[in-house]
Amino acid sequence: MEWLNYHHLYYFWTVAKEQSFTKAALKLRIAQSAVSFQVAQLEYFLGKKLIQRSTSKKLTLTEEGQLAFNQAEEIFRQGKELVDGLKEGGIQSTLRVGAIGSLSKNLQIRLLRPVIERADFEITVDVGDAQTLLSRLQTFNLDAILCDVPYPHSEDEPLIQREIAREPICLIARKFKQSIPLQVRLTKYGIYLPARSNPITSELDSFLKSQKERIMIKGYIDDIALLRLLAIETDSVVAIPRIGAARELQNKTIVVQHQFRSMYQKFYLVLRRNGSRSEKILGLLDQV
Amino acid sequence: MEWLNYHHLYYFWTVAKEQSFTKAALKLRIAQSAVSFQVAQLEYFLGKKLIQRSTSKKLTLTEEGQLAFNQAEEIFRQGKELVDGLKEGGIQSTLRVGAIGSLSKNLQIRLLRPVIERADFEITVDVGDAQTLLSRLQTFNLDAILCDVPYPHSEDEPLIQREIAREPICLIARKFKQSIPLQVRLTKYGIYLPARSNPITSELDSFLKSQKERIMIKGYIDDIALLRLLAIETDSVVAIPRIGAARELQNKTIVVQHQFRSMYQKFYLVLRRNGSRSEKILGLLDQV
DNA sequence: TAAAAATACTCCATAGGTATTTTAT
DNA sequence: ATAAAATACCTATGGAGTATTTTTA
Repeated sequence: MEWLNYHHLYYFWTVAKEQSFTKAALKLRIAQSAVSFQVAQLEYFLGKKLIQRSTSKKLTLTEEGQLAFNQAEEIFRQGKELVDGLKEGGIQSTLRVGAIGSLSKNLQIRLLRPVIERADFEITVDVGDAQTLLSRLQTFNLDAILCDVPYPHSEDEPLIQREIAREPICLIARKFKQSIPLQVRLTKYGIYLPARSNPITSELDSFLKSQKERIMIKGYIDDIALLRLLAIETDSVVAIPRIGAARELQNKTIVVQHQFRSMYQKFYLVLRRNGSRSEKILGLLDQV
Repeated sequence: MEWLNYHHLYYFWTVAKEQSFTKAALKLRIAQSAVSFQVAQLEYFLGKKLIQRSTSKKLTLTEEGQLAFNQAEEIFRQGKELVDGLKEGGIQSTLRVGAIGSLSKNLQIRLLRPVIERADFEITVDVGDAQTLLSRLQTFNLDAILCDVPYPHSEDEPLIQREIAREPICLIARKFKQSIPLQVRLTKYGIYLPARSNPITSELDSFLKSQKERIMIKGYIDDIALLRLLAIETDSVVAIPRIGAARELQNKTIVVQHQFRSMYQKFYLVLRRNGSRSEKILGLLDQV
């Protein structure tokens, strides 16, 4: 035998959970002797005792047993998920979303709230760069990608892109004791803008250049969370999609100095075009 | 049959990797017919075709096959890790560290650098609160916890605590064109301090009160990364362990205004006291 | 037509059952 | 004394082998 026998591991795992060979046998609907023997086989294979046997007392796991148990938990959780996801009529219980790093965690949660609130499955969010996330989406390792720039689109690619949110761009700033006009603030304290790669930024740039006064651009920040923080902690003005600082705007730590009428930060969801899973995902994300 | 047959899954996984039933059979050292039949069994159990068969061309996975393959990868990676970790003479290839949230990611990396640099195993770092991390340590779900406050210690507890780093507390601030004396800066721009729960903070508090001038405490921040950011982005002084802003001190974006001679931020590693794994871990972390 | 996968049939190793013994409280 | 796990021994099913057929590029 060269590799781990997962049936043996399954029996061990059940024994550990049931704290008894007999109960485990009952649950597995096989004879107690079988459980006893197969677990012994596993221990022999690994060369380590996993269970501290005891007749009347509750049995305990050895150190190695604990380690094995933790990993077995993970293995059989994964196995269950695999079956749930594929068996006729079943629904994958986990929705795996990827998000590019520049989106704040808060923002991700807010965008996905309608889905998160459904209690019948879990969501995982992995952060990474566009390149990696796209290839993971294509190999079914992710179900969707959340991003703030449109994905370069080609017809033959089996991916579709949906705009899921359109947030007005605001110029926000920390509240002062006595309010200052935006113009003064911009010239005196400058402004932080989103990353240059964001189409919004070039729009903002030309807007700022059209102003009479010379405005100091303090930096281009590729991270909405950081932009929000800068608005809270510095006196500068910050250009940010409204949702990115929703809480602070609510409790008035930060005030909107200007809201553009026709300048929006758009958020996109990239999905696979074909396949039954894609259809399920689309159904789920319809509410987003 | 009520639950997933992991042997079938293993064969399927091998076929997918080898892109061929025949090659898979060769690798598994069993007959081709067996592989074919067992994979068919799996497909029957799941009620879904997983592999798009083809004779001369390379075979492809169906959508469901892709999903199953991804999870199989994870399952067998875990299985291998389990065996590697337990088999006689083997070493667990992953060191699982927990870190309380207030430590910055950078800081964690710096503290663990001697271990990270060893190429023979991986490190995972999970962030969480002290409560959760401690219970995970006790059930062998983590190998060590990294924290910045001493863990309330009791003799019978099977945990030990080691001080792994002792970093001088500095008062740092953004570099100004013309340098300002610390006193002036403190009174004019105030100071940010670490969280109140940190023993350092009360020391600092009394130090600040002993000063002649009235000093404005701008906030208590339970996050070293955030403290670092505040030093970069505001004019205030920030009290921080030296290591927490090492890079900025290096490139002189930030300067040390004052370094206490006998005030240290201590960092601790909490470990299990007994067991062979604990000994291995201790050996590994000796360099830290 | 040739290479690869599926099918038919056979066989046996290992999982599982029954009965009993050992162990610890 | 009793409840739980281990052991001995037997049985049978599911997994693996050989030979052959089917498929498709």
